[in-house]
Amino acid sequence: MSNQIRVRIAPSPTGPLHIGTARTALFNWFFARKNGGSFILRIEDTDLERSDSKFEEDIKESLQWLDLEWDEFYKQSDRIQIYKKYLQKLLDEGKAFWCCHTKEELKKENEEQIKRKEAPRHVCQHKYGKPKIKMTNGKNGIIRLLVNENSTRVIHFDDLIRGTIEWQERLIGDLSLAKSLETPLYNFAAVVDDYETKISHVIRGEDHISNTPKQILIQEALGFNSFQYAHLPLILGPDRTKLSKRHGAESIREYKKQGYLPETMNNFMALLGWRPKERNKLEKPEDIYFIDELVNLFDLKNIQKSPAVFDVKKLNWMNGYYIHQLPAEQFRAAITPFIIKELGVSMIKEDFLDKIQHLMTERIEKLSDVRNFDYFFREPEYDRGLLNWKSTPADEIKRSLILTKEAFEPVDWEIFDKDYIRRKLDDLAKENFPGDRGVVYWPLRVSLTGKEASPDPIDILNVLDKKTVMERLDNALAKFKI
RNA sequence: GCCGCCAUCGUCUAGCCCGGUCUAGGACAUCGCGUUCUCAACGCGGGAACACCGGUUCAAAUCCGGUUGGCGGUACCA
Repeated sequence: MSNQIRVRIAPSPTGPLHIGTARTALFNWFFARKNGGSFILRIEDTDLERSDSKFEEDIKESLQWLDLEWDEFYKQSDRIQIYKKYLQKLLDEGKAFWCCHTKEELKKENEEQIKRKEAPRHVCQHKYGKPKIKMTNGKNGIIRLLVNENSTRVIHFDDLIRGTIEWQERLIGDLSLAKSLETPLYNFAAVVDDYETKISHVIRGEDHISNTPKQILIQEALGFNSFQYAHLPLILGPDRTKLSKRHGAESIREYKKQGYLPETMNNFMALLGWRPKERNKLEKPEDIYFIDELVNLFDLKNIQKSPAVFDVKKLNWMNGYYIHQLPAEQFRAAITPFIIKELGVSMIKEDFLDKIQHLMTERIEKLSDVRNFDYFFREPEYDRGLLNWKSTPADEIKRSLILTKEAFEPVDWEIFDKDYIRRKLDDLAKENFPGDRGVVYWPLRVSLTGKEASPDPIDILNVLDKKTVMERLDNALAKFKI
């Protein structure tokens, strides 16, 4: 089964799952699912200092939240013996060697090269013979790959997105492989794992292009066949630099926390640097693609080469769309934690949620925006002045409120008829405040919501009970007493 | 500095491979109009881009070269 498609996502657990890593995961997942291959999760925790298992958990949870299930799981810290074996082999064959230059020496070499306008690289003298300094199992040095600094070879590889990429071998220098036999470094561990786990395609961020020639050299030294490469364009912030914390949210968990839906994230991330050849089904807005469509339409060939700026406005629009489309059951499940958190309300009746669902979803972009709908759950607080409608005098506003209240007195809320109520209110306005229904509707809306912006007051009357409505009108009236 | 990658509306992009069908299409955003008690939703409409300079050609957004610009890498991080 050597033709089997096998791809991987290899995050290091040094922080929560980054949006860029998630997008790389998504594309790998698309590629695997589309081609009947396997999607592998590999935790790259060779840097013990910076790695933390709590981030490993976050990565897994975030991936699961996005519904990107992996087929196999590996963790580099479990595989030290495997790397050690290959490291020893390279050492025995004389393809790798111990370098015991100090960091200061390396830094000095580097600075001098820059001064001479040369490419910075470490050309280690220790490869020409045993280092003079005695070492006890690498404590004083690191293992490097022997690379010909005078080579005229041009290393090239075919990138599935960018075509042929070329690199001068002599510019690479004796690259580092491991700090010791038990502590491999990134490039080495990645090559060994990709080979051992039979990865067919390495699909990763553009920031890895410069690692590729190094990894090719390591593969050759080890006698491995190379892989297919595809380097994805980076995601940039609004200032066109690599997306990071100072641009706001950068991890999947933060987007989840703010009330973005996983389907929004997947749809949006998919369109960052890629676009399906075919349009979606006509019933949906342009750019809305369901996950299955994305998988079917996915093709490495039409991935963009240039980086993409992350546009939160479009993300918000898309999330609003998905929230609006949520079936009642899913909406209840999604919104409830946000109501509890944002409004401190814990007793939420399901049928009540169903009634206000579309009232809210039409004006929500993120689930956390429910904080603007407190009036559905409790008495609103507002200033008297908000009841004013244009230049209508205060006593007219008061009269409008009284008339409205009187109009509601005989109404049986059990058989609430929106058309009937609207007619009643319209008539009331026509009789008492001809030419401007706002004198009736505005104060009523404010009494009910305490907000300048809200859904149609009739719709709100429809979901509140009569007692609550009357109380809120009384509260509004009370503001005129002083 | 060095190496590499890239370059269409403010943003994501279609078109580029196989030059004419492109007075460059769509989406988000923006502006205006309609609806309207407010907001939203919805409907209609407007403005908005081929980085620059050369070359090839009857013809270039599309092909070639250069310039400029952006981004990434340049670790005993991944």
